[in-house]
Amino acid sequence: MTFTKRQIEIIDASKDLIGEKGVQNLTIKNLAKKMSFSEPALYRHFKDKTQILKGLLLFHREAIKNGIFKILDSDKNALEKIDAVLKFKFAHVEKNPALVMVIFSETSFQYCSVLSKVVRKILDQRKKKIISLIESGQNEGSIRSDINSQQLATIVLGGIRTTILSWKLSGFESDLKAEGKKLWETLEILFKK
Amino acid sequence: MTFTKRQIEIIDASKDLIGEKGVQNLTIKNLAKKMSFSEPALYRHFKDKTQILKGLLLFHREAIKNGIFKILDSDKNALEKIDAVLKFKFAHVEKNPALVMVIFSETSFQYCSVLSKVVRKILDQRKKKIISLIESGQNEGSIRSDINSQQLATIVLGGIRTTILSWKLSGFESDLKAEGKKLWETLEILFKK
DNA sequence: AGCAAGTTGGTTAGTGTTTACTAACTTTTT
DNA sequence: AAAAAGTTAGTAAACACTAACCAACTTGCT
Repeated sequence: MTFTKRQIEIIDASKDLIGEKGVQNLTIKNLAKKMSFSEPALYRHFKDKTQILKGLLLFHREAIKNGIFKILDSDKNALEKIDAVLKFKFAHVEKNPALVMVIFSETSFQYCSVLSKVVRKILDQRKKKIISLIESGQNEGSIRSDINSQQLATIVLGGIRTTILSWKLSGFESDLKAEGKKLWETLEILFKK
Repeated sequence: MTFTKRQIEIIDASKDLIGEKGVQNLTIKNLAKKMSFSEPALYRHFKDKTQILKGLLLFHREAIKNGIFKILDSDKNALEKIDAVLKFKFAHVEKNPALVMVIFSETSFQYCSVLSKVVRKILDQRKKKIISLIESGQNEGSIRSDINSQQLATIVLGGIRTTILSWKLSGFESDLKAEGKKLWETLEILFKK
């Protein structure tokens, strides 16, 4: 999936609108205003509103995917990789606070089968990656093997989610990176053999 | 906060509507249809739609609170209490799948200051309860003390949230209680001294 | 090179639907 | 008699989206 310049501009503006006041703030009217052109102009670039949201999801998945891929491809051990993934994730979210709204939007999109499929796929792939990462850690002996990888993945994903949620509820005031570091230190102690 | 019979009926119908197709399925029209009376009749019982949602949140918080309170007040040790809390929570959610939508609605309600305040308060109190529970476990020696209670609470809450989310994304098909049990077994191993 | 034709990306003006909510009246209960 | 709880009929605003038109490029042909 590739996007034109204008499409990326629109995706960016959408991200900002959602970041300001949630998903329901993303209306064609607001979007046109933010882009400072008329509403029908948007329809030259996206078939409908759903496609804009889909674009937003896919565009950022791509960005995150690339970052994570580099980490997984490095020659660190599994524990170090998990650390790096957490750091990357929290840094990315901190740079794009608006994204948090989208991350937490499983329910908002549920009614729309197109979007809920996309969200589900993203979450699924993420979970699979964490699981395989943990498994390789168990194989190389850096992660305890008395708990299965699926369960440990639940703990990792849950920790990330709760940390980001707290940050959001604090009005983005708390120090996300610092909280992320604390989370990592906890996971490290819990996961080590 | 007390509710009349009719108010509770309306809250219940709202819960069902949200459970079926998400928060945006809760419209005055749908609600009136489900209650089989006219739209204006609703306004005899609630000032506006926001008050209905607020009622929904408060009503179920009360129900959950009472259940949790009994557990906390029992003479089990802290680890056993956490187990009981998880069991209660998952059972309640399984009985009221519609509630999941509301639980995950921090973002949906963000734009509305009345509702976001209520949600924030609920999440905050829940976290505080878990923290104090873990601390008492650390004091009595059943829970490891090398990680602070706040961090362990993040792990517990994250685990619960992720487990429920997976269940939701499976279309409520997976066995939530079984998943909850697995989560508890994991937490028990991780938390024990 | 010059120019007609088509494509791209913008405009104004408007449509039909859905939304939460209200006015005014009637029925039922107390 | 009055209060509580329902009705019909309607409103204004917001919503996603469209029709019809226009200007500026790009393209292909002579």
